[in-house]
Amino acid sequence: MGDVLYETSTERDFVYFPVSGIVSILEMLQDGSSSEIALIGSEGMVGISVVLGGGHQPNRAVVQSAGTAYRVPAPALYEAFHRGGVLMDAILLYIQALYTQVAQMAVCNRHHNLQQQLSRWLLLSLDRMDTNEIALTQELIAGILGVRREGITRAARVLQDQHIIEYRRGCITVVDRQRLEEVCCECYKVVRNEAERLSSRTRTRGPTN
Amino acid sequence: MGDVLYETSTERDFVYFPVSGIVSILEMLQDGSSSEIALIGSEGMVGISVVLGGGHQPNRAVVQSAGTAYRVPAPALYEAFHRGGVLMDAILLYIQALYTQVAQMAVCNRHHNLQQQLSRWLLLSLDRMDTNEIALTQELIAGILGVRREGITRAARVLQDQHIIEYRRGCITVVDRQRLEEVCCECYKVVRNEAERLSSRTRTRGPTN
DNA sequence: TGACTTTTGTGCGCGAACGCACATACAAAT
DNA sequence: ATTTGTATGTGCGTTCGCGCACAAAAGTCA
Repeated sequence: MGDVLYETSTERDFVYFPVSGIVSILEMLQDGSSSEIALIGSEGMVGISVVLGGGHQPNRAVVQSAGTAYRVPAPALYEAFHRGGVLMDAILLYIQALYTQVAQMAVCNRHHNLQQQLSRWLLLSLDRMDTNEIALTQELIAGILGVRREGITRAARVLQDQHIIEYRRGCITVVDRQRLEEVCCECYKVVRNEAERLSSRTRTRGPTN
Repeated sequence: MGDVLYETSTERDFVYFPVSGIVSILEMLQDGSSSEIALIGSEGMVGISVVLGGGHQPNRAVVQSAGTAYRVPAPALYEAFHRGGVLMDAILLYIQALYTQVAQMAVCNRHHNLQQQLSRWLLLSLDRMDTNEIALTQELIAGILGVRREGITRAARVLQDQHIIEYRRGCITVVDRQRLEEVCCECYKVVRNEAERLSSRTRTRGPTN
């Protein structure tokens, strides 16, 4: 956990297909601050710039929750992608889902408050895990979201007082997921619905269409 | 100007390749507020979901500055893209550039103030125009950026007092572009440099590579 | 058990942007 | 030239998150 898979502007030698765990994509600023722009779990891949052809990207990929992943050498995936067919179609659809996630982050960052954003982040994380426990300190969560630690403390407190989450040092447990969705902004559902819509396209389309 | 090319969640029947003018991609929220997530000019295309395969996207494409564009029927572009070769490579690289732009918007929305964001938006717009005049009211700019009109008024005032821009009703003129870049946050340059890097890859690579 | 480190809690002033109200200024049309 | 509609200026209270300081609690290890 905390491993950096990709550093800003270094070549992507491998592409990762997570089986479990979560990878955070963080956009970095010169002053050291950052914001998460996407969460990637088993539904996706880390390293789209390999198939897009750009070689690298100005962001950082960090393991947020430990897990396993297939690690494919970049040239191999590049070749496979360019042979077309189902793999290419699936990856292209995933890129659209990722794009939607990043776009929604941008609006969410502007219009919604910290508590809503924390809720959104918890839900997106939960969808990519097999437990309802998130083992990160508030300090780390703050770093991921690009806010201060105290802000997370206060937002988490409110959620706990409402019996939606419970937490102790370094671990948040979601105890009422439904209410969490209710207090969350719409951004979570936009991202999730679009991801579902797109992934169902993969399943329902044959290799030639 | 102000024409809506795509509405949220409607099928993309055409793909647009602007020759002049600017198209804004706006992410909409239920309460009617929105944020621009990307600006597209002659360097790009409007309607990536056609090649990515998703059919539509949960956002809106609006003409920000009138101009001309090639309008290609979606199935035709889909076919051409899937034949591979230079066109596919170029579009994939463009998608990466667009992705970078959206990602940077997300960080910028969180960490930078209104004046910096207005500066960034002016610069990104200027790069896609052949004049240094932007013919939009502050009200419209506010709507695009997803902030209040008064905020734009005050930020624009500061820039004018520094003799970086001049404006009158419905028209902003950039008179000192260099200083505008200086007062702007790094986000502009990250987006522009990445776009340049990627587009130079298109030019320097042959059809078989 | 006691000392130490890390994590979380909280108080307070600051600054930025919101939200509203209303004043002023501009430009086109009659 | 006056009217009218639209665009811009500005004042003020509110909210939200930052930034700092420090307190309290929870683990960890000797």
